[in-house]
Amino acid sequence: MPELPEVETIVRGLVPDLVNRSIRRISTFRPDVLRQSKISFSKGLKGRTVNSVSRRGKNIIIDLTDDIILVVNLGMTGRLLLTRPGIQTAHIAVRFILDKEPDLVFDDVRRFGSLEVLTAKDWELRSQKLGPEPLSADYTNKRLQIDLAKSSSPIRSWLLDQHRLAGIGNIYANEALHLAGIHPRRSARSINKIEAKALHRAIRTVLRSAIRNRGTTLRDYRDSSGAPGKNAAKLKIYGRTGKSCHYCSGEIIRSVFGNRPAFYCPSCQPEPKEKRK
DNA sequence: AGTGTATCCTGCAGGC
DNA sequence: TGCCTGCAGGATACAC
Repeated sequence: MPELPEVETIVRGLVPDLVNRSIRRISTFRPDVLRQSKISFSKGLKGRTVNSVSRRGKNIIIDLTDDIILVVNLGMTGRLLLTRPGIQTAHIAVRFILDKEPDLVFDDVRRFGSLEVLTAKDWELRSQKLGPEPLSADYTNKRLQIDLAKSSSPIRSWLLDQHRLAGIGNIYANEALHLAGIHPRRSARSINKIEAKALHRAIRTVLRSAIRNRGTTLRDYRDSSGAPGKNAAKLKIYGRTGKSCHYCSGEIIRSVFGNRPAFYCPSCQPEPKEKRK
């Protein structure tokens, strides 16, 4: 569910209530979301204080004292919520009791999300394996162009691969390709310099705009206070099968590959010419 | 090496 | 009404 803009929104919401808080106690109701034993998870966190909360790709990074890092990946339906009165928490997997209210809760219906305690060093190694941050100042269209040239995979699959570029999921991959006028099945290396530049710009435009709208709520996504995002109404291609394209009024097509649906406008995003394989 | 497929899990929408 | 099938913002273990 949550992609870069949703995770960014959650992180910004967590900062004021988590920084300088210390973890008193942890209740684990669904140990299968932990990437280690309940014991070592609790032991790693208990008594430690939060230095900072940040984002890397789709991961929430909670930096604690003694060089300990809690890495949260929300999967499809995960939520990280500050439990103020009235908040909906139907599927609590883990509750963190802090030295001051509110508590922090990890809630996840499908439990594809994960929580993991790492040393700062191990997190550093992990982080190095992720691709660049698409919104960072030093992520240039040249870099995108060079990286695309190395791969024959379909561009939509390329964009979803967190080891190539961090933070993009199926919604924003489809939105960016539509905005850039590139068909989702085009091979990455078939994308020329001009197109790479358009795609670079489209990725950044789509992500920034979604952050401004506090993320896309199709069904499950909520920010740290339990509020939905406002970006769903702004989507121009994702999930709009059979509807008309915002740019040309052509009919939007849905096509599945890589086990995920792709959405595109056949006239704005022409079929790949080259028949590879 | 690099790519595509199947799988984890639950809830909900739509068809019959 | 109710059962059944398909589908979902992700990540990863496999097979080829």
